[in-house]
Amino acid sequence: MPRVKSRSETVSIAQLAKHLGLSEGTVSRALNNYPDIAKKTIARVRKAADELGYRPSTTARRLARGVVETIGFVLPARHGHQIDPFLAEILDGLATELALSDWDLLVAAVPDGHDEVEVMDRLIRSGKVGGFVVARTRRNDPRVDFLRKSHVPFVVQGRTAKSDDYAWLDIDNEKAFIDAMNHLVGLGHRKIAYLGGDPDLNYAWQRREGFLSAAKAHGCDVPSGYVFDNITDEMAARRAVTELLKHPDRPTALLCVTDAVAIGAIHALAHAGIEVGSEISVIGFDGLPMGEAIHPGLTTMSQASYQIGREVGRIVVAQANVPASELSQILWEASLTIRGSANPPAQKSVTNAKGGIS
Amino acid sequence: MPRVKSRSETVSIAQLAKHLGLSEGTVSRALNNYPDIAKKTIARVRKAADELGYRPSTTARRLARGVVETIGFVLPARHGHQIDPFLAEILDGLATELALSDWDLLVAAVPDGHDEVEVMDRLIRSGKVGGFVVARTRRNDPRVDFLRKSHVPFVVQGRTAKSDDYAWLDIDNEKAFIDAMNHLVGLGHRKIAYLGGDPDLNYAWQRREGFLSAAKAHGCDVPSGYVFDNITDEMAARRAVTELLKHPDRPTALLCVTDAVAIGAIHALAHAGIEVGSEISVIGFDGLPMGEAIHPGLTTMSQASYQIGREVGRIVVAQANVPASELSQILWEASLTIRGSANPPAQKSVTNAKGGIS
DNA sequence: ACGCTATCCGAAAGCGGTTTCGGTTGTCAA
DNA sequence: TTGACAACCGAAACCGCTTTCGGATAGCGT
Repeated sequence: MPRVKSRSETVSIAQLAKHLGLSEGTVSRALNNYPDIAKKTIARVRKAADELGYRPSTTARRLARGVVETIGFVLPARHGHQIDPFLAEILDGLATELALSDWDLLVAAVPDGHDEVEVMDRLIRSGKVGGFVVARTRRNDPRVDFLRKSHVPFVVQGRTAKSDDYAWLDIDNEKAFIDAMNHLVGLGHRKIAYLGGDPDLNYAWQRREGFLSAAKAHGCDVPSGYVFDNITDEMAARRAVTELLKHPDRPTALLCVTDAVAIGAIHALAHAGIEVGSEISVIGFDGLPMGEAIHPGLTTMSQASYQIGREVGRIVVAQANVPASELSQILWEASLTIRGSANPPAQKSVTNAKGGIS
Repeated sequence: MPRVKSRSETVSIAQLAKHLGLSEGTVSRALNNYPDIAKKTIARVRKAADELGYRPSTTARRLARGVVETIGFVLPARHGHQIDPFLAEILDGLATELALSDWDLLVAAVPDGHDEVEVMDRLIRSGKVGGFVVARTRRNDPRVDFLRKSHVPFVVQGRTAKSDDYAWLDIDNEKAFIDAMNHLVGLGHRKIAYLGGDPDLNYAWQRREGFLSAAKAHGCDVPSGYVFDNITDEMAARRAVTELLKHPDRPTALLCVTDAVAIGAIHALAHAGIEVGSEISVIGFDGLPMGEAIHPGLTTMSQASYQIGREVGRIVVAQANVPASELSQILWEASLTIRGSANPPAQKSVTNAKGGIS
């Protein structure tokens, strides 16, 4: 265990103090704006400090103060093989916001054979982080349960089934899918199928709820074979579309749990020679830039991932600064972005031509 | 500045030592496998340590040892609005690899009005990181210049124009594009256009070099209007395609600097009613999962971003552990993934039917 | 029984800051 | 003048762990 320190390179408070002819304590208090230091001393210290390029060692400061201005973010174990673009944006926003408050962002992965809670526990016990942000919540999420018991501040992007006693920021997924349904029904659709995700993930659950309750409210029939779960990749989306096309009562619209699923569905439809946006309408959720690029453009419910990241960062820092503060529980709305993939259904005649008698 | 410490929660080495009836020093040495501690003492200490759930405070340990096992990664200032999926994968791999060596990953953003070097400088001076990974290198990159002067270990994903004196891992972009050209020429193409990126970014430069040198080697004509630069988003790709379609000598193939550009081009072509893969072939670079989903599938040069992240992580840690070690300079090859978007050009007759006299 | 190595462990000095607690000054009213 | 009270600053303890150094103990040969 060699000492690798390059202590020469960096200015310590001791050097600064000697340089100024002051004691270390005074210099420290000056830099931290203690009221009992003369204004001009403060100024003098400040000046010397940035002339010498002094930056207090965060390590030492942490040890002395006992606070760690770092929030942890554990990357979800990669079930698939690619990181979700939504997460990447959140991270970006989070890092940006934290930078403004001089907090750091520690990103951790979960090595094989370990689990997320274990990783989080180590991060806390070893004092590497002083707070957490968790995303991609399951309806019933061990990470949240763990953090509830631990005493570090944390904010959840999303919610769990029981979410009254911690801070979170979520998109109103249920309302978003009701809105999407309203839009489809407003366009004249009645036969709407749903391509859902893993219902353990709370957002997928909520979205399905939104779909189902809206269908009920509008009196839309949801025949068996109209609702799919666990559509998590392109291939699954294709299979689902294939089945739907064989359905005796073929839907005129598809509501999809994410843009990725919607895009998969669109490709599958195109592949089957179905014209998207006229023969069948498709709506997604996320607002990925990708949706703008494909043809037809994807009508979707957009959420501002980057902003979500920023807001979550703001909240977690606020909570760390005022530990006993009220818990923020914030619900944001997704907004409908209309592009070419959802339009009124084909005229009755066409519909009749298929199943029709009259 | 209140003390927010939850010092009660966490076991310190003092408590552990008292519990064992040993001195702190002995406990420390036992846990760090010093040879001068009796084997059974070590065992006893170990046992007690994880019974009590003791985790040494990284802060204190860092202060004492003078080393910071954290590597920094500065997110490129977001010129666009979305984070590059390639970066996200690298981060994932990096985090995974670092976790194996018990290193941490600190992700920092660049606040408005600051620049990347400034952020890196602060991270180093304040002792928050002990090494860096930089990605998305420009041909002539101030970050690399800065790190060269600073004395922290760092590894560059990519290279700069002058790259002999630091550690890097790069894809052989030039060779990749030569390979892609060989593939196209092998299929029978002679009229190949190039949709390039920002030539300040070294990979874009290298890829264009590869294209140009291969074109020359094969004796392919590259008429003016065949080479585009600064295609950085879908819109630009569309505009370029539009121009190419009006070109008096319309190309039979498009080589694109990235998959994103290729996908943009494909959509533009589809939109113009051109059948991709028969009328015009398209090749991309990256191997994004997206390329598999579109129709036709995108023929592309794949790079294993996640693996790149891991390897870069391995290198930077190795370098931090053995500061004077040889610099790793590693070149990986991209591999050709053949899908539907590149095929032999339309038969001569068709070609002739257009511009032909005979 | 004695001295002499090995073996093992305790004491103590850091690491670079922060923060409490007093002790000096200078000022001003009595 | 003198005393009291601010206003400022220095001394020193501490945060939790590491590491050097030397002392105590035990085992061994003689």
